[in-house]
Amino acid sequence: MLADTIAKLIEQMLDDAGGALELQRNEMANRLGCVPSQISYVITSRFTPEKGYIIESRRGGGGCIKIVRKQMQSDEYLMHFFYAIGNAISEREVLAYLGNLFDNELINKKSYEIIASATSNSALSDLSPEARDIVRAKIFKHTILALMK
Amino acid sequence: MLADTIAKLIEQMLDDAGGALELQRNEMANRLGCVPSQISYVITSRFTPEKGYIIESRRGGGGCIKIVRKQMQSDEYLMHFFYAIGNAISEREVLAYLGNLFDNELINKKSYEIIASATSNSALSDLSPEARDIVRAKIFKHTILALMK
DNA sequence: GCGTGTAAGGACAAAGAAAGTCAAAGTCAA
DNA sequence: TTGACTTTGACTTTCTTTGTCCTTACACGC
Repeated sequence: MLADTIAKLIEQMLDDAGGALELQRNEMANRLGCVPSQISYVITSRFTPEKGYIIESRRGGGGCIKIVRKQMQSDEYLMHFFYAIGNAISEREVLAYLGNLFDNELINKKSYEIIASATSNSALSDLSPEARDIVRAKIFKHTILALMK
Repeated sequence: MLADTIAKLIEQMLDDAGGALELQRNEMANRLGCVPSQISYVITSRFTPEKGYIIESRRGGGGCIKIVRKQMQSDEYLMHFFYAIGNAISEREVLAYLGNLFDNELINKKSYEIIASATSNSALSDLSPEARDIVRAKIFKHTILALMK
């Protein structure tokens, strides 16, 4: 399958490059004889943060896509948290999780404060209480992934 | 890419000159073999006030462009940002602000990553684009306050 | 002083070069 | 046959490059 071929190729290139690489979408699509959005598809479906990849990109002339593979170790604990969070979470629950992370020295006080404020009811006060918990869950998950970078 | 080359050159010159420099647009364009407006483009797109630069210029004979890298006291600086943020802000603007904070060593890489993810479009993808910018502004403001704790 | 020419930089628009988004259609296995 | 995953292509957004015309400053001759 095309997607698999592309994914394998990227893995290979990551190996060769030692875990980080920049590629040009159009150029690669051209080389493989497929449409550019196929490359995007593979990246968004196979090289996700959950699977341990960080993706950055830039548009315009000379644009490119950067893929970085990150090591999983103490990150596994964070991953555990990540999966424990449902798709909605209250302010109180977030604080409980954060307290746990802090106690286990996985985050410092500053990170604690930042995440706590970003996910506070006060920060999300424009949203309805239900929407708030859903958005909060998503933000919290994203910050946990950021901790692993 | 041309723009990157020019930006790097200017950075370098700023370093050498200790944070402030005057350059001549035509002369520089000539030296680099590009059109003068390319220099303008780089300056307006990369050396913005948001990123912590002050730009002044003078036309006419012997005219020049002055670029100054500014630095401030931490809390004052953070407050400045806090007030600069309106009640809606794009992902790109947040990243520009954060880059500035990072460059001025007011936040570390980890804080940068956490705030960037908490305010990313990806984290706020459940909201409409308009709502996104409003909620993002609020979250960003809250995290900035958290930084001052 | 007062025009006028020349030497700057500014503003802006058009064209070009990437990547992103999204929806429709295809495939394939349970 | 339904649902998840793939493939494709049209359209959008972002960033870059180039060029043309506008504005400002100054110097020089009258």
